[in-house]
Amino acid sequence: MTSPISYTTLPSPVGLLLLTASAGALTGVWISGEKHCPDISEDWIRDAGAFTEAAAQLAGYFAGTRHVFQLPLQAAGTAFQQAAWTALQQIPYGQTRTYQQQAAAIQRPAAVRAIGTANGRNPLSIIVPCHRVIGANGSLTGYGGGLTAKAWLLEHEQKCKP
Amino acid sequence: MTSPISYTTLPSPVGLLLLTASAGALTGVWISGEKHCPDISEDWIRDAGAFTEAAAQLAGYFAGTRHVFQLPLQAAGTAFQQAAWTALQQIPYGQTRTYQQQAAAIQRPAAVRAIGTANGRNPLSIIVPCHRVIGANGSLTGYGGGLTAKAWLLEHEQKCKP
DNA sequence: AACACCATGTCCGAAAACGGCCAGCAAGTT
DNA sequence: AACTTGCTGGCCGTTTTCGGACATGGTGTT
Repeated sequence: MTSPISYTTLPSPVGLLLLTASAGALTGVWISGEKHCPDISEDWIRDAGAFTEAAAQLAGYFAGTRHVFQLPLQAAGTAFQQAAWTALQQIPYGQTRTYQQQAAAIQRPAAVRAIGTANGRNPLSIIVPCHRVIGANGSLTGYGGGLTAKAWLLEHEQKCKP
Repeated sequence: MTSPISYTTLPSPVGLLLLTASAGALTGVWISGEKHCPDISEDWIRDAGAFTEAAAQLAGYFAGTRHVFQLPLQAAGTAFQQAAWTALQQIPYGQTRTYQQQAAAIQRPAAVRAIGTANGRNPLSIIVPCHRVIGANGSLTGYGGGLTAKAWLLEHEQKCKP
């Protein structure tokens, strides 16, 4: 028996967001239409009240005032994915890294391509900034939520950089 | 491990000159602001003492007394460029050739245009007289250091011709 | 256990673009 | 008719750009 899953949706400049939480921790943030975005299950409980803090911080991010998220997170994934996502959180607001650099950061310099797929599975869009990773030649290469969204986020951070 | 590069700068009637040398040979003379003039690198060593002879001969040239340079030279370039630059050194002081004639001189009569770009890459301005090559119709056509400089040099040589 | 996916990066060869040109031709001036 | 101007196309080595072929390491699927 696991603890119940609550969810809510939230409009944003990059599209509707789907948020999920469990046991008091945020477990997912997807841009609607995103590649691996789960379908809303019958078992889930719509509960906007459980997301007031997350919603506030996201609002701050989109307003350009908040540059760091401070929330209890709980991302499910393999050991490699955990490592990859942890590395993502080290990338400061407004900066970018290449897949190569991220791979090196977790001591797997050759696992460049695996990093790409791991980032694609990141369940916490925006909060865990997988959008700050781009190709070695400067191209955006890809994003679960669509390249338009990725470009928007990067440009937004550029404009609101401290 | 290559031998270190020393450099110095030198005022002249056509603008500030940048001189470089390596292994006892002059490797570059550029008019400041010239098209392919390299930036001064951190690795280079400023050493005016290494250029006393070159500076003296250049002074003589600008004074109108020296018509031939006698210095150890070392110009880096492709085989074609080497050939082109060697041909340049055959052009006597105070005379001019057309790009066409220069191309013919190295047995590539059709490579007229390539000669133009090769001359543009000549790293030894003034010493290797790429300024003595002009268009078939008598126009100056072009010069890395600016057409004004080219005109000045040609006129200067005309005045001080033996 | 084998296999096919990929939000990559590097390398190498081919193709195209770029010049410090020149001759030929077409119009416009004397 | 001669003499300008201006454009056009071909010339050739170098540089830049582009595209395809690999190697790569986890995942999810068979």
